[in-house]
Amino acid sequence: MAIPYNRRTHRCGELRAADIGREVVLAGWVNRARDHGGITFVDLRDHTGITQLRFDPASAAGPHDTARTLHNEDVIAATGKVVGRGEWVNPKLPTGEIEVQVSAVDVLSRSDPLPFQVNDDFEAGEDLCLRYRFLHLRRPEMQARLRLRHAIAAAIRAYFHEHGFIDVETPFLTKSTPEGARDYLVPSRVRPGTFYALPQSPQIFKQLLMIAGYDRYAQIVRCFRDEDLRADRQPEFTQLDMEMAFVQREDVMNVVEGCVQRIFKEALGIDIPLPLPRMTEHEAMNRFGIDRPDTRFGLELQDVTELVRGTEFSVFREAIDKGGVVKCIVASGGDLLTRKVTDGLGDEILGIGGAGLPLTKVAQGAGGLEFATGIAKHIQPLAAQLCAQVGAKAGDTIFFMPGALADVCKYLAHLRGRLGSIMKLVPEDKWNLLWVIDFPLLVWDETEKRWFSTHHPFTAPLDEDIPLLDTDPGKVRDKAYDLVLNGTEMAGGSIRIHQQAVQKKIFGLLGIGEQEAKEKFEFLLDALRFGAPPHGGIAFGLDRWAMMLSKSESLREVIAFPKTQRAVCPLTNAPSPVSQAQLDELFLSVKPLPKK
RNA sequence: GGGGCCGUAGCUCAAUUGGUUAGAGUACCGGACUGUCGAUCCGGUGGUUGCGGGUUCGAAUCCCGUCGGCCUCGCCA
Repeated sequence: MAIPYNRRTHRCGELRAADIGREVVLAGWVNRARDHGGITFVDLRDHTGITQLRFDPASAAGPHDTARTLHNEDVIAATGKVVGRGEWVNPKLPTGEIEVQVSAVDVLSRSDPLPFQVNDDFEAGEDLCLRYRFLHLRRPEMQARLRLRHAIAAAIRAYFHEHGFIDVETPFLTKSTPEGARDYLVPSRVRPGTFYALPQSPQIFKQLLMIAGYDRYAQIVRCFRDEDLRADRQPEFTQLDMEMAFVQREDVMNVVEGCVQRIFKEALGIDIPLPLPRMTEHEAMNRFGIDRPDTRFGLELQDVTELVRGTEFSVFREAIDKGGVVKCIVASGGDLLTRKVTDGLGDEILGIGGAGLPLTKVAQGAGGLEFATGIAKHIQPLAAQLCAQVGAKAGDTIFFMPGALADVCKYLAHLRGRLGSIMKLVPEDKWNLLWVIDFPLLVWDETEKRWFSTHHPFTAPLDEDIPLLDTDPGKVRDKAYDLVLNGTEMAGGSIRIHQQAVQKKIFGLLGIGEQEAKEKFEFLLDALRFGAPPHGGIAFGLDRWAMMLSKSESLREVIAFPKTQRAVCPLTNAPSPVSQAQLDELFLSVKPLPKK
């Protein structure tokens, strides 16, 4: 008599003491079997948990014989009665008060010996985990991550549906865009020699939808970028892409905040108070040296340029003479900031392009606070005044950074992050969300001697700054907004330009001539000519949300079938060569690899 | 493209820093055991130390190259 595995009465994590006496049907994977010669126990696992099955030779000889043959990851169905465990309760399991006294068992599928164990904590090599991803995904941690990811996606879909947004699908086979990341290309068979590009984002399509009168659009959509991978970067990734018409910046931010609140509530059960804090890009750079500050801890940057302006110390002197600044971070690191540690930090600064990390320690001298080590001898006369200004006490370490403002910010932002973790100042249970707004619309590139968009060329300037486009373009702020969570950029968007005149002016500043603009963005420019409503939107990195909310180290942990650093899928072995026939059909030939 | 770390049994790791026959846990195979829950106990199979070259009396260990994985800089509007 076959066990009706399609009529499971419970999942493996569900049974409790209240169920004692019930006849149940369970099915799942053998997590572990313990054969005592007589009585045999089998831990049966599914995604909800584990239930102990009890096979007693006295009451059910046949099932007991079967149980003795079971191995890890065999798939079985069993039926029996839920019984109490008496004195043998296992407090480690939610189902530990009961077990199932098995009366019949079917082996639905046997497992070969495993390349790695599903039921233990040893993390197999990552390539092996990806090669046998279906096994790795059986593990409870992976189950939890993918289910959390689903909860986030489900919250997003429900929220936008309830707020009147519609999901419109945009093409994957689309046009290569000249700027931005490298495109993934797909050859056309019917127009040999031409190529589609997979979209880096549906940016232009969603703007066209606004112009087409679909005033609230939201889509969870795959995007593709052929660039080198990182722990937080995959060649294909998923965005929540959203756009609204007839809105100002506040409207978009309000809708997004509501969505964020919903995500935290439904995925983690956490209440996020609204509205979220806002900070201008200027303030963020000033205080944290970065436009996506982690506000969970202090160690803010302090400007001491004026105070050290008169110093003879050549390292500071030269920076200031070149129009740069001197900023510092005061760290009450105590014994954590040993010579070895600070030397290491200095090496890191060198590694990211800095010239070094001048520092000193504050000590209590006879006549007040004085500088002890490092660059002490160069700036000793400033000790009292400097310590007073930056709030340094005896025992503190002051890290200085002289140079051009942008460089100083870069190095001190890096340092701040490292100090935060070395000094264990980062509270792991906090979720610090904030908006960063008022970015510069344009940044000057000294190497290419031209302006670049901070975000993209369709980002609208602040209305009050539009006159500055003619006089001082670098001062123009934009209507962009980035959502930052614990120092990570989680979403970014803007109000878009909906007026031809402004768009033309921006293209002019970017050095994009009329001819070039027409070639690259003709369809968007066309659309702007035929009645474009004011509009704006945002894109969330869904993978990154899942990674952050599950506190994962890597994007690969929240993607079911991710790729390795060389963009290979070890499971399917993609990418792989194709047949000559396939190439012929596309009129493609493959060049031989260059010899070394 | 640059820099760094890593690669030893199916898996996770060790090997006294160049020295005898490369070990342990786990998995797997055989045996014992009626209350385990990382079961226990006894026995066993399992190794091209990623691959190729070099140095050496002797290489898992040192050197060069190469392949793969991870981290990172560049790159990612």
